Amino acid sequence: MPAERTIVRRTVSAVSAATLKSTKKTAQAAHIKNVAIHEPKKPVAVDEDISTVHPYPLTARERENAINQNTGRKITVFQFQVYDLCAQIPKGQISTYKHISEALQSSPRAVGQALKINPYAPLPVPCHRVLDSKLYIGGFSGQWGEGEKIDNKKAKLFHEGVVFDETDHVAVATRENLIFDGFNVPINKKIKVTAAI
DNA sequence: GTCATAACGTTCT
DNA sequence: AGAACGTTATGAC
Repeated sequence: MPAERTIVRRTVSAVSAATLKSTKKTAQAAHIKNVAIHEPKKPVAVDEDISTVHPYPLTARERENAINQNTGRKITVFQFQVYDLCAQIPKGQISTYKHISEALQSSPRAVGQALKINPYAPLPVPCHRVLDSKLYIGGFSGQWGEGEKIDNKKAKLFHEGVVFDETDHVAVATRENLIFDGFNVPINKKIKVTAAI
C-alpha cells in the first residue's frame, strides 16, 4: 500500500535581481540560463495562498461581457476554453501547456498567452499547476524562470505536494501519476473543420 | 548536454 | 499586416 509520502521541506530560492533582466530573450534561452546559474539562496517571503476563489462565470450569457480585471479587456472564447481545462487540474497534480493545447487542438504558445493573464488565479483556475513540457517550473504571471512570481508558483505547488529538484524541474522520482490527464473537453470545442478539397 | 531557429495559434497594435 | 507570447520540435554542435 502506498506509504505516507515523505516530503522534504526545502526553501524557495530568492531572486537574483541581476538575472531578471536577462530573461527577456526567448523562453528556451531563459530556461537554460536559469538552470545553469541556479544556486542556493536565502529564503524569501512568498505568497502560498491557494484558497482565494474568484467568481467564475459559467453560462454563455455571463461570459459574453466578462472583463479580465488584469487587463481590462474582454475575455475571449478561447481564453475561457483554456481556463475551463485548467480548472479541472486537481490539487496535487499538474499539467503542461502542451497537454492543454492538444486537448483544445491549439498551440502551447496560445495557451501560455491565455494563462499569463488568467484573472481567476489561484482558484478556480489554478494556472500555477501548469508547467512546461519538460516539467520545468516555467513561468508565472508574466515572469519566466526566476523571480518573485516564480517563487510564488513554486510555493503554491510545494504546498500542494509537488516537489522540485535543484534545477527547478519536478523531481523525477515523484513524477508517477502526477500529470493530470482527464480533461473533459466539450464536444463543440474539439471540432475542427477539415476542408475536403 | 547547449544553442539557434522555425513553426505553432491567438491576441494586440 | 506585423509583432508578441508563461511553447515546442528539430537539428547542429
